[in-house]
Amino acid sequence: MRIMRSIGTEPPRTARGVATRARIVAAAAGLMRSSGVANTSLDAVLEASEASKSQLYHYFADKDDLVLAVVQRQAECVLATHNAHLQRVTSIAGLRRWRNAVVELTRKEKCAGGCPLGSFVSELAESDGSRAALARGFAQWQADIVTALEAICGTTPRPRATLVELATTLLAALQGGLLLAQTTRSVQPLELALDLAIDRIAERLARPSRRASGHVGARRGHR
Amino acid sequence: MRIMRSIGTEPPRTARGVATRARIVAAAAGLMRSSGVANTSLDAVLEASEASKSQLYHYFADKDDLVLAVVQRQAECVLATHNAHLQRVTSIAGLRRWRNAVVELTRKEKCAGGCPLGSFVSELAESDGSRAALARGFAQWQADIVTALEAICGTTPRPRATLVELATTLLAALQGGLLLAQTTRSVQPLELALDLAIDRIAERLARPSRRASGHVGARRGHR
DNA sequence: CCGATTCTGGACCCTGTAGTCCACCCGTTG
DNA sequence: CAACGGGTGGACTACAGGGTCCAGAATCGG
Repeated sequence: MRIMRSIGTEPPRTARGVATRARIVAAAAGLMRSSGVANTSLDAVLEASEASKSQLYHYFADKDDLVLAVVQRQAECVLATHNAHLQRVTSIAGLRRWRNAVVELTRKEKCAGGCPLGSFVSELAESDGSRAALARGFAQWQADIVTALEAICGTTPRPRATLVELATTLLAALQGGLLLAQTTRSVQPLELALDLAIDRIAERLARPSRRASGHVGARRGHR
Repeated sequence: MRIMRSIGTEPPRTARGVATRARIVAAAAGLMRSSGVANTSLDAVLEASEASKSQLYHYFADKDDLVLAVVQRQAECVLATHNAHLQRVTSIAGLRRWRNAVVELTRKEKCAGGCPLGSFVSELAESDGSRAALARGFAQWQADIVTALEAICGTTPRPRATLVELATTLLAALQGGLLLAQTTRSVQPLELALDLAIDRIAERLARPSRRASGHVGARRGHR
């Protein structure tokens, strides 16, 4: 169902229009993050953003369309926040400072909410449009981490593939750590997971580049 | 709202009753896992389980109560599945076989659905009852991993705290890996994350027990 | 075999929600 | 200062979904 979307989402043509659209997306983002997408009614969004139905449907084709905008906004927010730290990272110590900032932020939020992007995954991963948006967000995030790792390498660059892998594991550790932190209401899993990933990064970037740390085979071997 | 729950959930008193209750929970679990809790209507559950409204409300106080039962069931299923592998693990190589099995299973599911337990977290973590159930599930899972690690240690036991930490990181890696696998529709993040955690376990359990692998301080130091 | 009890079928109600529609406001432009 | 078009307010509709109820079937205990 819902075959022809495409048109219907006119972008605002006025400063005021831009403002309302932004207000709506911001309010929706907040509510959806804390209550889940399906549990957030459009009426609630409208009340929180002090807008009206017609305004919402003036800028968005339907709820799915709004959700897409929310995901994109969340991605931008997360990337902006983390980049503020990551861009200044030039050493392992800097990476650990970033770790501490993440942990501290999570603790401040009392481990509620989880990752602003990650918490959307389970609810949206089966609908193609928003899943792609989430994937783009994570890809960009990963790219930002790679940049930080390159800065850490400094004068002795490493194969890009290695850095990409390390960035992936760091991102996975962050997501898994946040997920467990959210359910156990403790930052400890997050701390452990991030430390593990960062320790590995430190090992790999310290000594001359080698693929694996040397153990039994059967890696990457399946089927 | 909804202050007095407690009573209202009579357990079945007949073989037939047990069967229907189980059918309902199983159907609900399947639907909720693939479509999300909020997106699963009771009508859909009833159709899938070939039961009727009155049956559902005969065994469950309300939807929340059903969700709780689903979470518990999922926890049992996951633990049973993984324990079938984990209980036979007595070496790092065994742990890697488990890893391969997990990856293969994920690939077979085309990376959809995510973790049977983890995918409920974002939607339920803010409602106290089900969050506790999820936390119990993860705690048990962690305990099972610790048991496997103890088996790996064999004759030279390690401090339990270390094993618990390692189990936590392994679980975090699994969850984060599955989450990224689900969004990117690729098992690679899962492989990398699990390998990282297992490599670390191999390191720690191979050589005489040391706390950290020796790098700059500022670990576990906050506030 | 009979009464009591558990279980089942499905019609019904009511609230909440996505989405529509139209009349009106207001800034801009000529 | 008109008139045009983007922007706004909110009433209204249609319907899906949670939850209730009761009559009747299956089953159990004696």
